[in-house]
Amino acid sequence: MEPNETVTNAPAKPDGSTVAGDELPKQYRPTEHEGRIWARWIDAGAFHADPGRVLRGEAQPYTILIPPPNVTAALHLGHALNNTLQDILARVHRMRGFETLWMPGTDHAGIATQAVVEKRVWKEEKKRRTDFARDEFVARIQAFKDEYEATITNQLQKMGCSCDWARQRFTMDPVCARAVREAFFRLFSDGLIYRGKRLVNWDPVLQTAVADDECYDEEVSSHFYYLRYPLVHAHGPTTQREREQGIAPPQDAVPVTWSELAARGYPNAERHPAEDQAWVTVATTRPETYLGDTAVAVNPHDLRAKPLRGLHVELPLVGRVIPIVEDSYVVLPSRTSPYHPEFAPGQVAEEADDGTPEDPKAKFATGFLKVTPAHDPNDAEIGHRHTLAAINMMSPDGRVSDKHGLADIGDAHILVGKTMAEARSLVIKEFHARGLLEETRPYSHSVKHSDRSKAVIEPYLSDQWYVKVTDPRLAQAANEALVPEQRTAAGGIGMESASSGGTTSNNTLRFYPARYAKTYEQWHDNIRDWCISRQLWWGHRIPVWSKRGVTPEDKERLKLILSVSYDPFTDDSQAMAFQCVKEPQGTETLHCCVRSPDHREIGLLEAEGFTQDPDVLDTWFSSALWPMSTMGWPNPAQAASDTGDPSTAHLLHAFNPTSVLTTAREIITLWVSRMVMFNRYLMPRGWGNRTDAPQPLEPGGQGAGPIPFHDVFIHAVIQDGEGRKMSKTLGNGVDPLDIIDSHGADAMRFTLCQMTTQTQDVRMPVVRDSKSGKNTSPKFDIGRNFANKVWNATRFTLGMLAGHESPASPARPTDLPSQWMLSRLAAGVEACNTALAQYEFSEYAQHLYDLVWRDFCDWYLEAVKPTIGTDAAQRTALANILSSLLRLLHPVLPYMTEAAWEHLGGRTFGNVPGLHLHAPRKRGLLCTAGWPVCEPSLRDAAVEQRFSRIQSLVAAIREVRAAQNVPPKRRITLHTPAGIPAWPADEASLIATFATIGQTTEQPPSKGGVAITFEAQPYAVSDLADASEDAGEAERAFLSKRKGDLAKEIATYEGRLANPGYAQKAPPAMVQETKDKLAKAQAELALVLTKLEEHG
RNA sequence: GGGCGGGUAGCUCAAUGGCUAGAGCGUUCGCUUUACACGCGAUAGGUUCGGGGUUCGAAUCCCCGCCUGCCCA
Repeated sequence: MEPNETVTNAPAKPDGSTVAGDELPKQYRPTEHEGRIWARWIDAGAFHADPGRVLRGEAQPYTILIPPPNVTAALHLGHALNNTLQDILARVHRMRGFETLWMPGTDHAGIATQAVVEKRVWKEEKKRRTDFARDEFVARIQAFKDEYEATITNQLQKMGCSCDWARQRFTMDPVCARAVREAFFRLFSDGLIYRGKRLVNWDPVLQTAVADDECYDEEVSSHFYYLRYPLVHAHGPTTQREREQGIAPPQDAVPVTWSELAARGYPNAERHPAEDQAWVTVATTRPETYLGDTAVAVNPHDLRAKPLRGLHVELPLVGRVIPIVEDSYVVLPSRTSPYHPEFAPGQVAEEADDGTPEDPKAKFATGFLKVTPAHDPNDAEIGHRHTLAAINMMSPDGRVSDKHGLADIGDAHILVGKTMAEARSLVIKEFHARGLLEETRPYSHSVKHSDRSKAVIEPYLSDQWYVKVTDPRLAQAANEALVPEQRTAAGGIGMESASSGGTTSNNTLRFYPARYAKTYEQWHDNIRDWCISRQLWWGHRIPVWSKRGVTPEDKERLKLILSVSYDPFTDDSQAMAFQCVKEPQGTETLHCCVRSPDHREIGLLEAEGFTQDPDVLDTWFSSALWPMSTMGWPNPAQAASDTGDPSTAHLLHAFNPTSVLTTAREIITLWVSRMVMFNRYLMPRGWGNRTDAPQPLEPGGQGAGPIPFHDVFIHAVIQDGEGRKMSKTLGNGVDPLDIIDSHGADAMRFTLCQMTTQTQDVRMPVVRDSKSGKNTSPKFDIGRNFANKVWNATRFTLGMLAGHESPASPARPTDLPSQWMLSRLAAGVEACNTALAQYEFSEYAQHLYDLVWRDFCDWYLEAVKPTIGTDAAQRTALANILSSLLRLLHPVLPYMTEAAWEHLGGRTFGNVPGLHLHAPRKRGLLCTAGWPVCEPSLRDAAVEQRFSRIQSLVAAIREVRAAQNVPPKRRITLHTPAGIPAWPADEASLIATFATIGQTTEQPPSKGGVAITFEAQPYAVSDLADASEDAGEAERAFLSKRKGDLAKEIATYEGRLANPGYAQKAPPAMVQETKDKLAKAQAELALVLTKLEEHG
């Protein structure tokens, strides 16, 4: 494939010569490397996953599916975080030898994308969607999608994402479309997709139903209107089932008078003229919807409820007679309100004396609620409880209509054709004219608006397709996928136990952090059926052809036409599925789902007057299939031919179930849940034990199928410094490409990784760069500085090693620093492994930081400087340690480490026993090299103890040097106590190196010495300055500070030991430890005090 | 209304119930030490939100409250 392979694992110089360390620039400049490195990775096919290796048993699979970004916009910092984490996981596992597939792709994001394109077309051409043919407009969106898909792909690649780019998918491409079609067909056939009338969030501008997450609440100043509904007696059925026919016709409505109400015990009725018609007052913010009222509700605890029992009201103008129902949802009016049943005129308004906080609405409530089930979700609930009719009074464009369910409009026909806003004014005017408008009060409340059009959302009753996710084979199966220890509820008979031979591999779904399992579980416990219709043009068109008013003759004829090959109504055919829906009036509508877009039956159906549903599917429907569709379900062979890549045929088999899904928490309900439900329903049972690919018509697991992934990692959300979400509106977002430009991809990645703790939010202070005008954050300096540090450590190491290639025989270092560093390395590798296994990314970053910066750079490199030139074993150790560090760092700093590797990677210095570093698998690239494996023998507690003792003494000496302003280069004299074991020579020389000691002696200083205490022993330093200045001040400062620290320490220990319960109940070892520490501290304090006394 | 987080140094965050509560950035001081000033060495900085409780021992566990954020309804 790639003929001119010049670079294998040798330094990357065109002439093939060795690049010496000192030729590296002293700063790591990302722009000089990222492009080249990326090209090398891609040319080598380093990220291309081969299912064959998995199927032949040569490697274990590791799979990540990218949460497909919306093609609506460029990626933001949240995406950068999410994809950085995925890339770290992918790279780590690739290095560990897993055959790693990170499947990339994008999401068509139905409403979001269409809205953006509509806006753009309007801005540029002053044309609306409806000015185009459907196909024409969809083509426009397609072009937009191509543009943004390219943008997104570019962003991910710039970030260094090691996706298998040759396999990139799109939720609407032919491979994914086939999965959507098949999934819909199966669910439809099984009765899990049905047609239902429900209240939806209706956007009257886009004329589509929108999901809750496509809406926002906005505070709107509006009014409460107080409308009087006259009371009547009605005869005949008004609260029974006949309402299902839509309307309860007026039944001899006879006015109810105030005197009658008074007789029924209605409070304050006597204040009204006895023979006038009585009324009840409803308070509403949306008076125009009264055309759809089907009841007035009153709280059963309201004193007025009983006297009103059995009475009705007559809707003004409309003339509809509707019942009064009792429902405890109704808010009782505030005690201080004139609408309170016991309110007395002239009474002074009092504070509610019971101190219980009131529902703020109580101030505005009258105790009577108009019930409009077709236009309000709460009213719909009340309507459901009292079997009220739902009368729709609005057309899809948001105007009053008598053609969409409202049949008894009466004198209110003057409202027909008005917008809801116009209707509101008109209704108020008409009520006012009739003396039925009691009052108007200003009121501010939050109103749902559409994200896309900004229009006010109308709750709207409409025909929609639903997935019956409440079926146990979906929701319950999703909960049962959880690992047992993350289940909170034991309730219900599980599918696993119900289905014979349930495999335990089906309940291995595990959330990280574990608390999110609860969110997931509760979602399914309270789940509602899922509305999947969207009145859009951009998306997967619903594959249902329908005909209204189908007669028995039609059916017969259809049977005849379609029965060329089978009987569509009786045959268990796989090509079509039917649902027959009978409307209340008796009209039958026949819905036919056609399985394949190629079926000739479509032509026949259309010739019979069937038309395809104009709607498209909710975007999440196709997203829910992502683990399957991207790998070719239901027909991998066909997918292979679609993609032109034969290996596609084996993806599903080799890589599903996937390993981990990395995503944000709001996606748990929208996406994670649905993927689990669909995968378990549609993928065959026993999948994990299979040795063959699924067959196109193979039945699904019906809820007992496999899970789509084993782990779900929910990462934190990045907020700005004030704890606000980053958003375009606030202008506080940070563009990943800006950071890559200014700091480099690695710096961004490291910073994001280091921020990712297990909490739900993390903060990133955002500042505007005055020069570029772009948002950035000082946090990214951390990553940039770290990458630069590693670069320089490499640079230095290469300089040390230059010209010293060693023989390849294993060599165990004999020097203390190398033994110490190898021990630290082994501990670091283990810590990184543990952190990564738990998805604790900040831990991983922190361990790397400490290991590289603190241990390796601050101590190890400094320690070996004097000897590295002459000690071959030490050089071997250094080379191996650096190689290990670059490997450990690679997943988070891929570009920088690969660039450093170009200089180090191919050089041989011999191995270190116990440290296993496998060579790269592809073209000498670090990204395919082995993850470090350390044998336990590398750990050496005694060595670490020895070294840490040196570090402590060095710190004490440096403290004095700094306090004394000793020039850094000046070599001072260290006086060690006589009469105790002397420091071994190698340790003493390390101390000399770190603390810049000229000579070490057991003689006390003759003059100008500064006493220090170490391990309760008297040490001193001298020759701090040329002149024999008085060092007394420095010494006093040192000793005073020490005295304070020791006193505090001693107080702590004494307090602990003075507690009688401590000695009795605490572990003896701990008590002894405290005693030892106390003794040591006391001894040192005594020494300090003696020295201080010498100062007088 | 139900559920889930967070509150620790000026800022961003750590801390299996037990080490004098730690890092980074920022502060202050000193260093052009020949890998790195994107650096090196040192320094100050804390009522762990408040109040109770459990415990020999609480930042950590329990209860109450306050502040703050998110998800679901």
